[in-house]
Amino acid sequence: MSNKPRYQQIKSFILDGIKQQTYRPGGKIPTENELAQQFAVSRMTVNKAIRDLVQDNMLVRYPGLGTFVSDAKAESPLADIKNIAEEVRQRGHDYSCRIVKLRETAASESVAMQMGIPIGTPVYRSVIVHLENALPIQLENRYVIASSVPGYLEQDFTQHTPNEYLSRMCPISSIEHIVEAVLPSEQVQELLDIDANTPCIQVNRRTWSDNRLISFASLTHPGTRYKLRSITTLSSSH
Amino acid sequence: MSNKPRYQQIKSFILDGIKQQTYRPGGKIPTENELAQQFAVSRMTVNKAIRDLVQDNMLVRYPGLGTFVSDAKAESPLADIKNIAEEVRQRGHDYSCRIVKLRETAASESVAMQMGIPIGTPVYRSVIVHLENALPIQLENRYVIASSVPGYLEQDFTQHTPNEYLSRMCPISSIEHIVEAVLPSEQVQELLDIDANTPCIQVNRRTWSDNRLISFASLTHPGTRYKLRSITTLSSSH
DNA sequence: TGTATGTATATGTATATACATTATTGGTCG
DNA sequence: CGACCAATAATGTATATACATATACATACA
Repeated sequence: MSNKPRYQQIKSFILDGIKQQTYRPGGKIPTENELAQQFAVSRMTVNKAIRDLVQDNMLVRYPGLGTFVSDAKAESPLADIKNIAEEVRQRGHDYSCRIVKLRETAASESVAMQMGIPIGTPVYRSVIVHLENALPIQLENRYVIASSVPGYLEQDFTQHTPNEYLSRMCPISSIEHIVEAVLPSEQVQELLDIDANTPCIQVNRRTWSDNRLISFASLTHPGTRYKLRSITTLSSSH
Repeated sequence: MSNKPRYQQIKSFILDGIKQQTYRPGGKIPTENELAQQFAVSRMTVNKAIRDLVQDNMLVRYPGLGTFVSDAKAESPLADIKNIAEEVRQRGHDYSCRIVKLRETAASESVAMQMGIPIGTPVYRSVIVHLENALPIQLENRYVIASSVPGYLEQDFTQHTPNEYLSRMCPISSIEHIVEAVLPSEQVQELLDIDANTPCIQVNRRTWSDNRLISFASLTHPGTRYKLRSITTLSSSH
């Protein structure tokens, strides 16, 4: 069957070593020659594997010295809105949430289109209002592919946010954000306790794990109460 | 001197071609063999250059077909609003802009606070409306530290956007975005040709170069006409 | 006419080899 | 003892070559 190319195997070997803490951040991994011998491949093949990982920021190399595991630093832009519970608590405020809806359903046409799945596919849907000091700050309307996350409905989302749970279950490989400004529908007005003229930021977020779409979430914030902040520090070169 | 390695030269050649629009998004670039011949190097050297660019998401390859320029939105989070002129043109639409204000002034209290400078510091202020097919899509209200960018007022911003100019003059090291939803003031309503009930996304952006704050810009988009899109791909492959 | 097959093209992976560059280390000589 | 130099170790770049794989296109055959 699909025998992965050898340089991929070597990448996996190194990544495993990092994950298992065999190779620790800042620590040295074997030299190209050692790995070449271990795997019985040419040095160039090992070089390819390591080059890839360097470009992915997993490793750092110093000529004459060796190859070292990067000090991880997560780097995720828009991480600020990743865990709203944490963020609220960091402000020293009280976090709580109200679960409005949590059940299995079949993908409607619009949901199916957004998620790129056939209409009628089983999905889990959760609607949650997040509160800061008992004041609503975010409405989370989420759809999750049922087959990808079987245990979703059994979670206690007052303890851990859906996002937290999903991140733990399926390591996220890619995130898309589409930000728009909207006026709240009647239902949203009620849930967020705002009036019809309060502009809202709506963040539509799709997350992929291992290149499969896992979840589509629409996060609505009253514009007057909540601001998105992201700082990007550019790494590179010229 | 520092003769760059040849594969770097080839990377630059391709990147230039993309920047100059010689190679367009979706378009094909020369094959490995052609480039190898042009540069009088082995195919493997070209391969290395192209592999790098593929990993940087600049190119896509299909075996048997060729190598193509990605149409992917330049990765950099919120890059979408980096060069609005380019973005509009890439949609195949007509870009134009109207310069509402362009002059030197002294930092007011609120501006000074935003920028962390003493009140009264000389700053340049520009107010520009960006149009797509003659329809206003963004109002740019910008303050620039005068001493850092002396030539600012002399620029012809109908040719190059302020952001473009600033990026060229002082390489940007860090960007902060704060996104909020607002309802437009009367003046904004007029400039963007929208009514009082159109919610707007307002992006407040501060940019640093070499750890010195260079510019503060407030970008207002009608929420119904303009959406911010950002895709974040977390490296880790596996 | 439609299908199968082959061929040219282009990328994907792997190897052996060579030499350059950078940092460490140890040793020699003044 | 210290300064310089050589050897060594490790990565960085470049090449020629080989074979594998995927696609498109043309050609031959039923």
